[in-house]
Amino acid sequence: MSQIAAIDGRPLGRRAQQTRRRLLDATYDLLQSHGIRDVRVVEVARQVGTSPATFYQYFRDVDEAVLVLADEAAADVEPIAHLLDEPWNGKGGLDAARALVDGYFRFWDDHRAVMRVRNLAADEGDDRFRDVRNRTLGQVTDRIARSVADNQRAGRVSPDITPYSAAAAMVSMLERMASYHFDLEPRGVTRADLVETTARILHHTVTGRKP
Amino acid sequence: MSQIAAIDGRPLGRRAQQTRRRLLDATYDLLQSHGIRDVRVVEVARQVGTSPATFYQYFRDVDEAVLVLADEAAADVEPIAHLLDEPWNGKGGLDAARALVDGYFRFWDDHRAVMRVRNLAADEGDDRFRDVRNRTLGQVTDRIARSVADNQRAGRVSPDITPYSAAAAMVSMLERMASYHFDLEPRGVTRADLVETTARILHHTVTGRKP
DNA sequence: CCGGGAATCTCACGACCCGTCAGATTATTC
DNA sequence: GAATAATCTGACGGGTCGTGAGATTCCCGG
Repeated sequence: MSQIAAIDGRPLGRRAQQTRRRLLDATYDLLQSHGIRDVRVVEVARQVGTSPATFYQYFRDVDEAVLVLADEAAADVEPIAHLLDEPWNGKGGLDAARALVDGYFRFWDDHRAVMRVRNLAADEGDDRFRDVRNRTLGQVTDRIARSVADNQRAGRVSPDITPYSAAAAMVSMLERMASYHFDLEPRGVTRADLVETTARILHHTVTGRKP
Repeated sequence: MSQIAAIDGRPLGRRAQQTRRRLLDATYDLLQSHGIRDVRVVEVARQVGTSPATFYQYFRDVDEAVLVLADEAAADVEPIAHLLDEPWNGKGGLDAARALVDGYFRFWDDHRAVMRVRNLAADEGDDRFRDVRNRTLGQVTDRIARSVADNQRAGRVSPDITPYSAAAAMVSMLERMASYHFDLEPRGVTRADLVETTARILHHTVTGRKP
């Protein structure tokens, strides 16, 4: 993955690594304040106190910088995904579902601007972004699919459901809710309600149980 | 809504309306082939065989043209939303859910590129796009919320669920699944599976029944 | 502590798109 | 078919893009 090297392949010394990191951070900042379409290489450079030409030493374009940020973000999903490693039996199951939903919301709160670009680019067919998305979401999707399959074998989940499809549906729900809960909240729903309800839907879809 | 007028407010004659329509269609086409970030006003104009200055007579920028397209697309959701007007009892309920999911997928297949921009812009805080999204999704969300509330009163849906949150979760699931099913299909899930599974999750969340 | 080679940064440039006029072209009216 | 209104466009200043050649900074051996 993001092997630390300049665009021409040369490995980076200490100074260069610092510059690259500052460029990444500036990209992140500008992404949050302006939308992706208004992030200018010139301004990223300006913010770092360097010149555009420097930017192009490390990244082919703005997207490539965002790709690195998306790749870094993927790591933050790991602890969330591990909430699915234990079966969701009994009372603890619903708690785990709540923690997962809440964790997912937090993850998006931290990486919202980057995730948006990742999803846009992936949806528009950019394979680099598809890969990083698959790698990120896969951590959750695969585990949900496995749990659904387990519960299906135990007769709790309908055999007419496809485990992987259900997992994709749940991740879709999570992603979109996490992405847009702050558009809902001003309209009279609290975050707590959103988390609780989403967690219950998730819990039931995965386990087939009523808590 | 999209009152047909030029940027300076003057109403449009026949020729002007044609030009505007051709510009909208060209915008739609370019949106599909290139991503939003590569849609150049120059090229929209070129495709219509006119000059950039003409484009700016009708739209302040590319976004505004896409906004009109998103507004037009909203109408196509109406028949889908009406599938929620009858309560989802018995066997017909699951069929209605299937039709809704399938309809939603088709809707996205027709308007994918426009919907992507709508969601991006809305997520990035653009109020015009938020409005059109709320107007579009609201048709479905409000009806789902009402159904959930009905079934909740009848004791089939847990009182710990907030109807509006559940509706938002279901619409989120639908949107994202519709938006990215074609990224899943190459990975070994058929569209039929996705529709069936999504429909069952939707059906259960709305009605609280096992079909 | 200093010179020299490697690493890193920047200046300056041609190409292109943006958005806006004033003026040219086309349609409509009488 | 002439006058008037509606519509379109040429041309321009201002900005970003991405690049290569050259300037600057770093760092090591002596």
